[in-house]
Formats: sequence, C-alpha cells, structure tokens
Amino acid sequence: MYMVTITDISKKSGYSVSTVSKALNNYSDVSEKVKDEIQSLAKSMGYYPSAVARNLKLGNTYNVGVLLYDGVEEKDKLGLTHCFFAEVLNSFKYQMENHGYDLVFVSDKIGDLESGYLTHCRSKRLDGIFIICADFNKPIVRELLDYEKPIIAFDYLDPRISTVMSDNGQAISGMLREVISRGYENIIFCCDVESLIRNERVQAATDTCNEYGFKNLYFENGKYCSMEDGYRIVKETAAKNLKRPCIMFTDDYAALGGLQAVRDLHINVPQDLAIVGFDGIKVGQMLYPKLTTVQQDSKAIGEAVAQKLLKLMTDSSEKNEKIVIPTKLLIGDTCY
Amino acid sequence: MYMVTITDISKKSGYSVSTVSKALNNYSDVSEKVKDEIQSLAKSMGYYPSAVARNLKLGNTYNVGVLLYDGVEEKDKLGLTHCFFAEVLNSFKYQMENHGYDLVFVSDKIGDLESGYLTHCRSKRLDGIFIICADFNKPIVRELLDYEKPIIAFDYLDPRISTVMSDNGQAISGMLREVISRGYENIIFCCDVESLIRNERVQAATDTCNEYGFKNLYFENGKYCSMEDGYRIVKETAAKNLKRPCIMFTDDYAALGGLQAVRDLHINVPQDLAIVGFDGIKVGQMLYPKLTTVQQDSKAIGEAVAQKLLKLMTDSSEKNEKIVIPTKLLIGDTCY
DNA sequence: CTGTTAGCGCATTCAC
DNA sequence: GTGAATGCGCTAACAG
Repeated sequence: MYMVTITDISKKSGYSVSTVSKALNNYSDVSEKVKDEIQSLAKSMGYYPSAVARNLKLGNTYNVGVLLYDGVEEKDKLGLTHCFFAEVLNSFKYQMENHGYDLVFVSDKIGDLESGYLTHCRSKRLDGIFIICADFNKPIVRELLDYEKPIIAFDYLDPRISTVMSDNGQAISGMLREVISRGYENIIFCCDVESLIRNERVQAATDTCNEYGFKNLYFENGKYCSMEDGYRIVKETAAKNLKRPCIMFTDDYAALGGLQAVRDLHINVPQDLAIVGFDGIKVGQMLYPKLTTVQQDSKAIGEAVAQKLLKLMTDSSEKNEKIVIPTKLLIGDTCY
Repeated sequence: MYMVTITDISKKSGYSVSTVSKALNNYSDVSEKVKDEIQSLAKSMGYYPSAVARNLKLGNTYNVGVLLYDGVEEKDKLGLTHCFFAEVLNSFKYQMENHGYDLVFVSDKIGDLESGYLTHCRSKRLDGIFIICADFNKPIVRELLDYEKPIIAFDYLDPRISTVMSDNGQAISGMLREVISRGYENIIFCCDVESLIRNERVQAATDTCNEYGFKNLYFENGKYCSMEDGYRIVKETAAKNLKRPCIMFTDDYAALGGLQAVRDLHINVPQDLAIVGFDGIKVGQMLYPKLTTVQQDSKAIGEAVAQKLLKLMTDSSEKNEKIVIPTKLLIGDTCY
C-alpha cells in the first residue's frame, strides 16, 4: 500500500525534486524534453499527487462542507432522506465537482468525540460551507456562522453569510390568489413553528388576503415536514364543517399526511376539503390524487448556491448577498 | 483568516513545539500542570489542530469516500435522490461520524479536469470507500476496485472488495410463495437488465416455482428504477388478458410507474391485476393503494457496511466478505 | 518530564 | 533550465 511520491520520481529520474514538481505542474521554465520524460515516468510509476500535502502547502483543501440536519430517528424526514433537499444537494454537487471541489458532510464529531461543527470545519480546513438544512435554534449550529471562510445557507438569513431562497412571498401570494379566485371560502394556513421564513410567508398571506378583502384566513401551527401534524390538522378542520375550506401547508410531507386523513375520513378532495402543499417533491406528483403545490426549483437553487460559493471562495472582495429563486405553481387534483 | 498553530502556542507559552503537541494530545509524559496551562492557552488563542497536517504526518485522512451514481438528468432517480439509497447513506453516515470519519463524495473530477474515480481517491488519500450504487459496466467504475484501501459495495460482488446485500433469494422466494399461495395464476417477473444480482433473483424465482410445480412464470426486462418501463409492462400485460395476473417488479419506482398505468387503464388492483414492488421506500407506503413489496432494511445495511469498513480500515488482517441482511415482506393493497 | 531533531509530500523562492 | 534550501503544521524518535 505504498504510494509513490515526487521524491521517488526524483531518485529514479535523476532530476531534483523541485524540477520534478515543476515538470509535473507544467511550469514554463523546464524544457519540454525533461517535462515529457518526467511526466511519462510518473505515469508509469503510478504516481498520484497527494492532495493532503499539496493542501498543507497551499492552504486550501478543495473540500466544501455540507450541513444537513442529521436525523437518524425514523420520524425525522428532514436531511438526506428528504427528496427536496436531496435534489438541491445533487444539483449543488454536480456543479461543485465540475469545478474541482469535493463535498464533505460536516459532522459534529471529530475522532470519536463530540466537538461541534465549527471546530470540525476549522480542523478539516474546509474552503466553504453550504448549510442546506439545520436547526438554527441550536447553539452548535449558530456558532458555525463564525467560521472564517465563506458560508451560504438555504432559507436562512444572517449578515455573516450568503443566502439562497425561493421567492416565498411571491409563491404564497400567487397560490393564495389562485385559491381565492377559485372560490374557496375558508383558508387555513399552516406554518412551521420555528422557521425564520415563517414570518415572510405569514406576511405574504396576510397582505394578499387584505388586498382581496378576504376575511376568512386562519393560522395553524405544525411542525415542518410532519405528516402527523398534517393528519391532525385535516381531522380537526374537517370536524369544524367550514364552508369550502382549503388547507395550505408549507411543505408537501405535511400535505401528504393530510391526504391520509382525507382517505380515513372518506371525504372528497377537493370538493369537501382542498389541500395545497409546498416544495413540489416528485412523490407528490406521482400519487393519486396529484398534489396541488408550489414547486421550488431545486436544480436552480443548487446551481445558484454553487455559483455564489465559488465566487466567495475565489474572490475575497465578493460580498455576501441574498439570492432569490422564482417558484412555480403546480395545480394538481387536491385543489383546483 | 489566520489560523493559530502549535508553533504560536509554543512561542507564547515558552514550551517547545513537541511539548505543546504532547500536552494537546494528552500524553502521559507531560506534567498535569503544564498540560492544563497549555490546553487553556490553546483554547484562549483559538487553536484548532490542522487535520491536513496531521494526516500528512500520520498517513490516514479519516475521510471515507461514497460513490453514488451521479445522475443529474431529471429522469435519473438513482443516486442521492433515490429514497432507498439516501436512507442507506444516512444510516452509514451516522455510524461513520460516530467513529470520527467524514464522508466525502467521490467524484471523477480533480481540479477542474476529468481524472477518474481511482485517481481521485488516491489523490485525496481516502481511507476507504463505500460504493452505494454505480454502473459497473463503466471502466471508470471497475478500475476503482484496484484501490489499495478497503472498499465495500452494496449489491455488487468482486473478490477484491467486501459486499453487503439483502437476502435476495430469500426475499424473492418468500414473496413468490406468498403470491402463489394467494391464488395468482400468472406471474410476470420483471428483472433489471444489467444488474449483477439479476441472476440471483431469477434463480430464486425459478427454483421456487419448480418447488411448487407452478408453470406460469414469465420474465420481462425493464431498466432498474424506470417508471416508464413499469408503466409499459403493466399496459402490455393488461392487454394479454391473463387470468389472475401478478407483476413482480424488482424496485418500487417501476411498481409506482405500473400503478399509474393501472389508473389510466381504469382497472382494479389487485382484482384485475396485482402488483408487487421491491425496496420498501417510504413513498410506496404513503400513497394509496399501499404497495405490496419487499422491504430492504436500509438502516441495517448502512450499519453493516460501516461496521465492516471500520474493521477493514483499522485491522489489516481483516478479510473481505459478503454480508447478507434479511428482508421483510410488506403486504399492502396492491397484492394480497 | 521536556527539548532537539527529523520527516510526512509538495511548491516555491532563490541561487547557479 | 535546473537544483538546493525552506517551510506548510504536525507527530514521534530519541536525547537529555
């Protein structure tokens, strides 16, 4: 399991280590002849430059960290196993790899013992970080924002970092307009309890209703991505016997939970009760009835994050900013 | 963005670099007093050990590679955005991080130019590799198996590596027994065209049918995870007007595609045609009708992979082996 | 118990 | 054009 180094090549070729290094890196001040000789020798010896050594010398690792809420409990649908985040990550991964960066999951452990995300990133000298989803109520997550290198987050704002998010205001008000104009008379808007973007969404909903003079807007609280809460809210709402009700969830998983309640109650969607989701995950469009929802553009989000992070990492004069990505309404069978 | 080093601590404390190193690593041959002094100084100065430098010295990076089929096309459901693989990865990630290892995605690019997975792993000096899903028909994937350090794959066998897989034989024959005993008279078994485990599954199906003296077993070819092929096969099968037919797919996505065809054809499941999947992804259990399928234990698979890989990385006498994980039948609404 | 020395693999001055 | 020397930050022999 021995790895050949430039020293080996130096010995075998007779040239000095520095000449070998230059030849391998295609420096102009080494003759073509020697360059060819050394390069083919390196190849034949099975030489692979050590990224580790190179990084130590040059200061950057070409590794970027990815932070995902890492729930392992069955009930946690967030993180890797959430289709939407997986799509964003996939898009981001593709872009970063095309620019020579590797993705590393940021963990809060180092060598068997707890240490925190920040310490971990510093130790591993990550060149930048993408926070896809995390619980910012936890100190361990918030302290990470002090990292000396570029950070970009999805759906979270902080002066120290850059942000990419969907145009939540436009999305909510667009969908709400749609719902109101189709004659639904009671709208229940479910918001995730502890999210930063909650306010943005609530505001958009309120504003849009005011604009239309629509009075019957109610708010419900539910945990983000909780099928259980979706189920509960549909059951509770159905029991109230409202006239032409429509429940708007802020994520598709909750909406799917709601659809289960609908089946259990044997009521008709959207006649007796309409349901709207948020995210546009593939599953929602595969099942029957097809979910009416707001589609976030996971591909564009991943690309925007990659592009901005690359700029931040390579150009220190680049400023942090908030980037907003447009959304699309998907009118399915659960509300039309 | 300056990072404090042990040299800085050495200067400020007056102790030598090596004493500082020892104190920081809790060596026994340094006095408690000095240890405390240096450790608290390090903390106050904001010192974080450089994993890069440490790795250069010690030879291992505590980074393990993860290879996933990296499709970015919309039609690619494999890789990260495939629920099942995401679950396996999540379980694996949790275990590895608890043992101080970080997960890195293995890409085929290095510094902006193509280079191949093997070169990449060698350059980055990854301590081990987990191949979750990959196209082994590609030379670039097969050459990776020559890597000098431990490799473990899901669902792929090779003498150079270790393997974790579900008990496909048991799963297929178990499900087939179930289907036959429930009185289905014509069974269409769909196999993925180019998978190594195809043979194992076909063999199990054939054997089980022979055992029961069941004659009407037909084989169909479809691409793995192709909803389109699932759709097509259901349409074609329905047109044949077989008596009490049951289609067994080897993955849930194909089965979901089949269910769409069923809806479009307005036929009844499972009365007119029964459908069975494979994988047990959450989606299949969320929608209506609930998919009858074989559940692969993603959590156990991730754990088994982690455990074995850890052994291989830490104990050079550890041998490669094939580890088989039991499966579970989920009897849903699409075949009972 | 502490310090000196050397070296992991590489890139980059600066001489020649 | 080429090579000798230095250092990135750290650990581990070995001496004292």
